[in-house]
Amino acid sequence: MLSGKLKKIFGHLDPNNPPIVCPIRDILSSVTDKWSILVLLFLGGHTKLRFNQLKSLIYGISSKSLSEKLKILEKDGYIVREDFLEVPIRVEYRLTSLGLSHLEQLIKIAEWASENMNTIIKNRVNNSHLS
Amino acid sequence: MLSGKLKKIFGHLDPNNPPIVCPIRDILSSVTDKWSILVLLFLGGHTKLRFNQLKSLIYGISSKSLSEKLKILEKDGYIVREDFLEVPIRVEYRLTSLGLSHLEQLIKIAEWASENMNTIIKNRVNNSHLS
DNA sequence: CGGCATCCGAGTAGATACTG
DNA sequence: CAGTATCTACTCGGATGCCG
Repeated sequence: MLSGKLKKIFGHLDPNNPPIVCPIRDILSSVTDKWSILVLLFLGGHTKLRFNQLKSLIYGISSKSLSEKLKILEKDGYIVREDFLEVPIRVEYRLTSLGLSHLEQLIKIAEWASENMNTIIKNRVNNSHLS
Repeated sequence: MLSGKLKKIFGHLDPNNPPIVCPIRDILSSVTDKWSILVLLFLGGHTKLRFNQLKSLIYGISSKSLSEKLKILEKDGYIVREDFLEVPIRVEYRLTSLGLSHLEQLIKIAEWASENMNTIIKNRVNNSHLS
């Protein structure tokens, strides 16, 4: 039973008195989409990256989505944007200490996903009657 | 530098040869939305829960969204659904061993979010000129 | 180079009502 | 009780084109 931990996480568990700020809904969920996770992982692996480097590494993302995600991550304080005021433009992104600390969790969860993905793919096939 | 870990996670890092299956995009991202995380956390805290119990705990979710998320989690093998074939209907959800192992990561990340949420809320205020 | 503006279609969320 | 059906509103993502 981890109701103790849950209590610590949520503050309390009474649906009739929901917390003002939920750590999952209001803090975490804005950066747990696939693009944000990939941005953070790749920045962790390269210490600093330019916009188009990120865009290449995260194959499939559009400029629009990338710049939106970068803004959210910057606003929450996971990354910093450095504009070198050069021509042509040069901008670099890097993790903050908050971002680095979050990255530790992300790496563990990514490793977990990597180790278990074959199992999950099999589950999807076996459970294709659902959905 | 954690390019070693990244390589282990992604298989390789060459954007010209993207992996067929990306652990983040294709495995993780379907269960990292706020509702799925909350479902898994609450199931972890209660060992088993009925549909409407979950709905009450996860204040704000609709029946429709909850049943959709439950189906995805069941299909990927994180949870099992047990129908007791009683009248009135009784259905219970519980974590599988895969779900339990995933839960360990989730708890750590939830605790991280809980510890850092005040910092992040402050960041959002200070960076409100962005966005 | 590093974006932003615009448009568009697909998917999602929520409210409400209904059912075995 | 545990959902499904339906409808609407809205967001999101991708594509395209442009700009300093």
